[in-house]
Amino acid sequence: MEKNHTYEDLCSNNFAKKAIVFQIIDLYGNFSNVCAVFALPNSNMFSFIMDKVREIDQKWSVHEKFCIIGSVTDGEFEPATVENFLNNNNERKQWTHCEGYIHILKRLRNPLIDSSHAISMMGLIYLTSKYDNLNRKLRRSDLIVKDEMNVESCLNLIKEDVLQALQTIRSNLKEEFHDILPSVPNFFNNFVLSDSKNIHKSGITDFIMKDIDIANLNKMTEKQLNEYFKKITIFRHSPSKKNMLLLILCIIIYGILENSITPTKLDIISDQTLRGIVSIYRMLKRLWFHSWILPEFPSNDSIISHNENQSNNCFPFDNYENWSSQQNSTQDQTVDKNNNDDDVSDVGSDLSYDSVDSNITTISDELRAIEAGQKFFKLSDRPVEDQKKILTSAISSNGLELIFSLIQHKCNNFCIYDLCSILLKSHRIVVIEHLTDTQRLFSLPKKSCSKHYNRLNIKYNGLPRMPDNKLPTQETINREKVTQKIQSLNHREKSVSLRSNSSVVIRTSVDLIVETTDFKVRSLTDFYADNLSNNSTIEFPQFIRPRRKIEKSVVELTNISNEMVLNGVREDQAISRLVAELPKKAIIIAHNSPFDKDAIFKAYMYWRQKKLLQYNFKENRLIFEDSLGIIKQKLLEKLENYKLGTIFKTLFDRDIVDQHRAKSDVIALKQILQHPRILGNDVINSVKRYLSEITIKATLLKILLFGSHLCHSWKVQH
DNA sequence: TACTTTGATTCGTGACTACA
DNA sequence: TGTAGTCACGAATCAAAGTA
Repeated sequence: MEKNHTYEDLCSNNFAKKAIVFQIIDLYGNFSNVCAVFALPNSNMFSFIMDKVREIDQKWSVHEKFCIIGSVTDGEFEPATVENFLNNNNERKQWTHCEGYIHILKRLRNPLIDSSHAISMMGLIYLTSKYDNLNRKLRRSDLIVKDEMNVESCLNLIKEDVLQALQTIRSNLKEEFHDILPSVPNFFNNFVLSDSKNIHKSGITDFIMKDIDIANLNKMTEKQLNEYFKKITIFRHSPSKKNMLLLILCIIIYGILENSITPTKLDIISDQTLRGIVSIYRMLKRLWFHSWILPEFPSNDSIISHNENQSNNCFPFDNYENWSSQQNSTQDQTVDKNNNDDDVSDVGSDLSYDSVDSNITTISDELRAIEAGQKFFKLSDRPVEDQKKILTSAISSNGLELIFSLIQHKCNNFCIYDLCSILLKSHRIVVIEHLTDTQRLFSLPKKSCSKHYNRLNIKYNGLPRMPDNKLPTQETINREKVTQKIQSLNHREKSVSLRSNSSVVIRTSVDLIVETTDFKVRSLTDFYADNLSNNSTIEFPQFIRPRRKIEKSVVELTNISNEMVLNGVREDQAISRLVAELPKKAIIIAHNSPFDKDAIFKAYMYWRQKKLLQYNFKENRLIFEDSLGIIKQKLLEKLENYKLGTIFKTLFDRDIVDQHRAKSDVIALKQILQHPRILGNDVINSVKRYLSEITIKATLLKILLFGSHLCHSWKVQH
């Protein structure tokens, strides 16, 4: 027998290319011992598989009742090939290949919910065999894996706390699962998934099929690849009749929906997420009708206190009205607080809108409305085709996956079970009809919402910002006027930024760098700014004394130690001077400028709260532009990375002297920006022109989206 | 004609990468 | 260690093109 490969072997880039999972299932159906191995090496795949099969055989051979019934993958290779191989080698007479359950569920979701068939395990199998998409032409994505989310979802499902929680569920409604539940951990203990990074980085699968020209795949363009794949057809088998994974998933969902856990406040969830929940609910309701899994919708008298640890057979949907009203008042306070802020947060930020809460509802309300037929549809009232259409659009994307991904994004160290209980008990939902792209204001928020909200130019205050009735329609946009306006701006060659509601003409460019204590607090230790328009500078004779200690790693990186800054200028004084001396309207250029901007404003806000600042930023209109982006776009050659040091070295063939000192870095950046290989000699005008281009483009986009009323807020100064 | 397939578009995502 | 920006891509959707 060949060498036994380790997990690490299999994950290494030059070895494992795909995951393959064997299920070994007890023939008597006890499911008490399930073993899974994996890995699809890029060479001699089948001999490897057979090694593993033999290994498993040896391990379990004492139990005659065990046999290997097949494999589970995400569908990359032709199962018949495996089957033929096994049969030809007289190793196995029967082999069932199926896709991983996540993939199955993905494909099954809509048919499952839409189906008029009774839903049972057999029903599922029937559906999978009928579903056309299981037999289709090969797609490029079948070969090039982009399945991190799926892998992550699997990993979330096998968390121990999920399984432990599941075992605590007892109900006479699901007697038939009680024999299975205790064995679930055994199953998962032996279930190995390949590491997503290694799968991801493996690139094109070393596909063992005679008619695929593997050697040339890497050389093909995307277009050629697509053409090539069109010629190849793959066929997939239906899932195993004893698809444990699917079964367990359903058990998990059942557990999620049945049990209650102390509510915890989470952020609002989106329409997409709601639809995910609804899709699960619908699925379960159907399953319930067919006595397979038996959730119940709560009656009015089943209201329970969310402080009590309940374990009954009702959905605890009704117990958070109080919570909801409490949150309303809390929310209002938060909004007020935000509104009282001065306009520092507007500097460099985008448009903001009033919040609206007229369409806030709860999961409970939503589900009741669905139950009552007020939402979506009533089965009996509409023709089948209508039902299908409505359901498909209502469920929208990634219903189930959304729930899984919520775990990752919303909760650290959370299991699905906890999470969904909380979702059901303590969420408010902002329902935004999933209709058009312009109306879709936000979607699944991450644990930290700021990224998503910033992306979508939404000022986060806990609620969506644009009421539907205020959203301009396409008809309200006077394209001609907009075009004329932009042309006139271009003609004047002004650098106009519309990043805040009132636009400004920027006549000054400043190149600045800050050094800070760490990534989190970002207290200043060193500052230097060079006004590129008049060659004046802002610098301090010593370091700045930060409001916290410099982290060890930062000391090592910058060679600025805590001793060195001890006698420096106080940070509040430094900030006061910055505010006073920085131009009121300027383009600030810095390398990875969000960092510098954040550090300055963090310090500003800190000392403003302490009331130790003589000046404030209220009148300033500072637009931070990132030299990183400019250089990346304008540099003639591609670099391995775009760190300041790397760029400098590339252009000048030497290191920056005293790198990580603010003055040195600013001078270096200035030299870089003036280098002919990037922009030409006239850095200020070039940058201005560049900025002008991108802000105009961004502005046009916004106007097209939000309507011509923006034109009125343009106050171009001459 | 009735259907299936294809292409374009948009959103949301993870990975990656800058900064101290 | 936190944050924000870019990139590529999957899924959903719809309309146009293709096909029996």
